[in-house]
Amino acid sequence: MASDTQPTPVSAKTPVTLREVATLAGVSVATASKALNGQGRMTAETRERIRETAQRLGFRPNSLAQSLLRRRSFTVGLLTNDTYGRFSLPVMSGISDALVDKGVSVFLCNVEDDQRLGQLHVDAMLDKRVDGIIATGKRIDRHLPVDLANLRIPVIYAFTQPDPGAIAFVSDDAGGARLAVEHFCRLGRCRIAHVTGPASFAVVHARAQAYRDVLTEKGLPVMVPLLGSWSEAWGHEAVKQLFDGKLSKSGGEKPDAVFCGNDQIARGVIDALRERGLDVPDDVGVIGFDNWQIVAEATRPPLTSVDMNLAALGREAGLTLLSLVGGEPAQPGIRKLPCRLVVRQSCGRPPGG
Amino acid sequence: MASDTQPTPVSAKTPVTLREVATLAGVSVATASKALNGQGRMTAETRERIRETAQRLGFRPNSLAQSLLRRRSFTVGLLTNDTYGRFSLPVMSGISDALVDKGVSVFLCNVEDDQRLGQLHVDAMLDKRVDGIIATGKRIDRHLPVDLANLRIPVIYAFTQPDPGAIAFVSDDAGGARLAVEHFCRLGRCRIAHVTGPASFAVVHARAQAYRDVLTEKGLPVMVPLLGSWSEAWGHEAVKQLFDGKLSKSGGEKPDAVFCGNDQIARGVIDALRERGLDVPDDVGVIGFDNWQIVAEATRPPLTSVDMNLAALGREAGLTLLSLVGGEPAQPGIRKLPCRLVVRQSCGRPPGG
DNA sequence: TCCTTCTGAGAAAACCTTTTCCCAAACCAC
DNA sequence: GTGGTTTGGGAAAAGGTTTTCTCAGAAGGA
Repeated sequence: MASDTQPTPVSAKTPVTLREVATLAGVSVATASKALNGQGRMTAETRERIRETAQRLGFRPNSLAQSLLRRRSFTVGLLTNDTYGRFSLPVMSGISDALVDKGVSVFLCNVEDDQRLGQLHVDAMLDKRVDGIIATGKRIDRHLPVDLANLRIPVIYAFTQPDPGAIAFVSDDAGGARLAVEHFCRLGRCRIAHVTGPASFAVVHARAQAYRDVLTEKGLPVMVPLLGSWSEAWGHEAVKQLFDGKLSKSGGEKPDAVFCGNDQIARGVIDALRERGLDVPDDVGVIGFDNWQIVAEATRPPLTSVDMNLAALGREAGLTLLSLVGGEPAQPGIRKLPCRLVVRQSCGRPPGG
Repeated sequence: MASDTQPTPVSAKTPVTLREVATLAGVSVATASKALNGQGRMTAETRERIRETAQRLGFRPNSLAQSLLRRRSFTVGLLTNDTYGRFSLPVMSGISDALVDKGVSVFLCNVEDDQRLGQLHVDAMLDKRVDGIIATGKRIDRHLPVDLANLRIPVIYAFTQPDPGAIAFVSDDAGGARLAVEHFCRLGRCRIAHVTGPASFAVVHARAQAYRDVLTEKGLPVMVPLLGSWSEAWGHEAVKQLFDGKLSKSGGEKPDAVFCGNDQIARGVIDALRERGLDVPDDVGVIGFDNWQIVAEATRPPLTSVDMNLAALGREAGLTLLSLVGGEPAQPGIRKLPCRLVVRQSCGRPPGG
């Protein structure tokens, strides 16, 4: 039993409609609608009576009916192929953050890498009259297995390969790499190696080029980036290659810093260095990429890493989609969002510090 | 330009309506509707003509209109507080798998641990007339910050604390623990330790009790479970406690197996054992929990771990929700779904094998 | 008193589909 | 030819809301 000091919203089996509110308030549905939406003209008394009645009955307008009429469903679709994604999940989270306050709900569709599944989801969303679609994925240089090119609703790409002429948000990988390498330089490291993933990833080249650029600008020696897999095991193997003198003839030229293409490689590198008796960060500094918190904080010492700000990226994507839905124009093109360096202990401190 | 050997679905600015199809086919909307839905009676020729017209125009019925009429939106809400969740993500994936083929789309709502946000999302979903709601989370013994008790639509709980009298699916943690400990027994290990998370987690007690039960049944010595945090660091620390003789007086009584409460602890344990010169699995076997693939496969050797089958759990939850929506009755209560042991190399092989 | 101008509120159309009921024509048997 | 049945298809209501148009009555001015 509800206390009767409070208005008790009747928990009816079936939702309260505007018609019921109108009847109880002794007005027409038209007037009721206008009263609740602050439209139309009526005495303050009438408006208040209707409001009160609606409140008492716990009236909430049926979104389906509204959407049908307004041709706007306050719903967007989020397409991804990153099922267990540590990349697309922060993106999603950012999107959701940006939209929930505006009353927009998000359909999450995992399309794996399956064309049929993709079409199924897109059709379902179109049928449900989503206001727009955001496509996201697990890497920046692969297209989702769906064709979003000629939809009649706005589409935004976030952390996935866009269609030409579309609007996309991606991380600035080159900028992120610069952040890491420049940080090493500032700390006085001068023999900086780069251990990263397979050549099939565009980001590998972007980051490696930035690595080379920074070192060249500073007049420091450029070592050839070691390409492998995105795994701890490759981190171990790379340390072997770097420190077993196969690459550098003279013993003195071993690296004093390693910039890694992701946090798992960095983890492998750190473990391998420790096993060789090399101290991190005193002998060798290490910086990772992705700032995958659970990995970065578990390494010993905790890993300095480049964060791609994926949540912010998602937020931007969400807001931009909304403005597009609202009819505002937007320049097509790829917008690169800056990364940031999260400094922990694996990179060392400045000489004076 | 589309080839003209194929029917070219006109990419109109505005969606094609049934009325347009009807007009073009020279019939009424009623007849058109019946033709496309296989209802009503008409000549085969008429039906075919209408179908063809619809096909040619690329007609797809407006889900909003259908939902409004049918009082069924083919939409469900998924509530979670596991933003970066490695638990709720597999669950979601299972749910989505189960529902996509039935044309059901899923609203993903991350409510963090915020009541206001939770209410916001629930209200939005209710307004949008979802057919049902699934609640999931990051742990089994915490309730989401929302009240789903007296909704007028079905609610299912999956991997989160249910309201009393509700339907819930959770993992059988005790069963999973048994799997691990019994596996050790089968391999001939007889001094099995248990290193797990904090006492504030219900699963810690469930698994510890199962651990004790199995050992008691087998007549093996029960060591007091070591409770700590869910971290690698605790794995290291626990090895120190186990092998520095503080617990067992005689040197011979050191464990030959460690059953860990999650994979991160197991990772820490394995690393710590190796650093002590103990071989895994020859000297000490290790089994983890969660089967978090990216961790389990990166440990050296790869980690045997208990998998909670979360995707299957999600699938069950999705299917059950659907049958509830369809009006079929279901027993309230908590259903525990079995775990499975994923054997890799950290636990050793049978003596004869 | 008559005409105009507000004012408050209702009727109805619109959004799009489904479904029930109904009707006219055709067909059949007698 | 008549009464009954089948057949093919349409009209209209329903679902819940918003918005435009309309209208009756009151107020104001002459």
